[in-house]
Amino acid sequence: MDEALTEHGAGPTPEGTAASRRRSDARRNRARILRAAGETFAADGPDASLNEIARRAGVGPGTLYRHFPGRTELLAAVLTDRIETLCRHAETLRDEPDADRALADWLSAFLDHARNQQGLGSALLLAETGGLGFDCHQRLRDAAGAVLTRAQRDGAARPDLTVDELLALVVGIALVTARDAEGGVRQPPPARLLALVLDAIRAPVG
Amino acid sequence: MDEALTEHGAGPTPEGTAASRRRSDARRNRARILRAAGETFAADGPDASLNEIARRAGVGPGTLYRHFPGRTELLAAVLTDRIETLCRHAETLRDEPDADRALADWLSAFLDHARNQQGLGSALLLAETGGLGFDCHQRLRDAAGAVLTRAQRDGAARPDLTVDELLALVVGIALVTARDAEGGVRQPPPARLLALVLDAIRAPVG
DNA sequence: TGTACATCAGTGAACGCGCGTTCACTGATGTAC
DNA sequence: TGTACATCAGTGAACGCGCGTTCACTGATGTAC
Repeated sequence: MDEALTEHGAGPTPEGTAASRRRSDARRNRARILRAAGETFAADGPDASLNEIARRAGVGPGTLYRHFPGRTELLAAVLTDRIETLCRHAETLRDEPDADRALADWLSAFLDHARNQQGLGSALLLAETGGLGFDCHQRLRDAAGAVLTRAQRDGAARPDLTVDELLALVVGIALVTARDAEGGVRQPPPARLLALVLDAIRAPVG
Repeated sequence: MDEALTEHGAGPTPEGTAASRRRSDARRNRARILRAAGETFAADGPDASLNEIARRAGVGPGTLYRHFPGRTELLAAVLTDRIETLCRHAETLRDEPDADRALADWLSAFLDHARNQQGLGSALLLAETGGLGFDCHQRLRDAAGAVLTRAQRDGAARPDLTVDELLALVVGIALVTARDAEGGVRQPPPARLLALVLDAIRAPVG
């Protein structure tokens, strides 16, 4: 995982193409910015200061803008990596014989992911990326759809549940449990809330 | 309802005391500011510009600060009113013979409330108000607790569910469905998500 | 392998902006007579 | 009821701040020879 955070660009791309045609310092800085952005978005939310991200990455603000035209593109770049991981996870789970277990497993991973991205869930995960040539939301939706459909076929999830409803419920948990010690009230453990939602998912249609 | 938005202050207080000792223009402006704050927070979230609120209220920024020392106090004042309404609603529901219906009814009202306040749920509803002499969160918790406890006594809600879990689930729905047309993806209808969560609440403990 | 140079990337001061907040001043209000 | 005045409230220009963003300049890199 974390391929997009390495210096080699988009993973499967063989050396000698687009990614490696870039100068080495450019690759290094791009990686640094992505790492800093991941940390800063996680800590401060999707409205985190871009200057602060540049500072953390140890580069000038101009360098950040050279790599990413704006906040949306930076967010998308950070998320792409995590979303790919989730998609691969979903594929792996096709080998899990227990459909209910597979569903619970994937949702738990998704929840962790959404929590670490904080508002990113609503800011981008669930929003169009606007012609970036890569629709994060759709990829995630497909992955979740595969897991859910199988669970429904095996009777492990109520048939009237849609992917969007499923994702919305879990993102809701992520949002409400994000920033735990923000100076506010301690929220219940995310795993417990997910367990409750899972009971709803398994419930027979009334 | 909306007592705090009128010019008479804290409702039950008889005329001739604290509230009415204030000058009439002060009472009028306080009411205007609260109204504008309610609208602006609902539209822009809890980080809305205080200057913008003053502008909408048709007063100078200084006037806003004369009435409310800071954002927290303004948020608290806006919420106090809505929370009182919810508490009264909870009391009314003691006359509802069907405990399950009462629970669903109150949660639905709470969801509407939390959705209209957007991030307020996490920003303040669920956070300490920090020595304002009025703990919004605790009042809400008590109201929800009354409704839930009765539902549990009547077998309409699983006994292992805590108030905090219940509120967290519903606030999660509020957060994920807030700002529907933010340029993002259309979320499932809040009522449907609440219905799903209600199924979880009714589910027997596994 | 060594060097010269074109180009690509990084730098960071600077700009304009809107924010939160203050404060010297003006004006409205309500009271005392 | 009418008026004079003390006080309470409102005003809005102004300040400092950090933000997003730009751009003229400097420097690092990789290539051609």
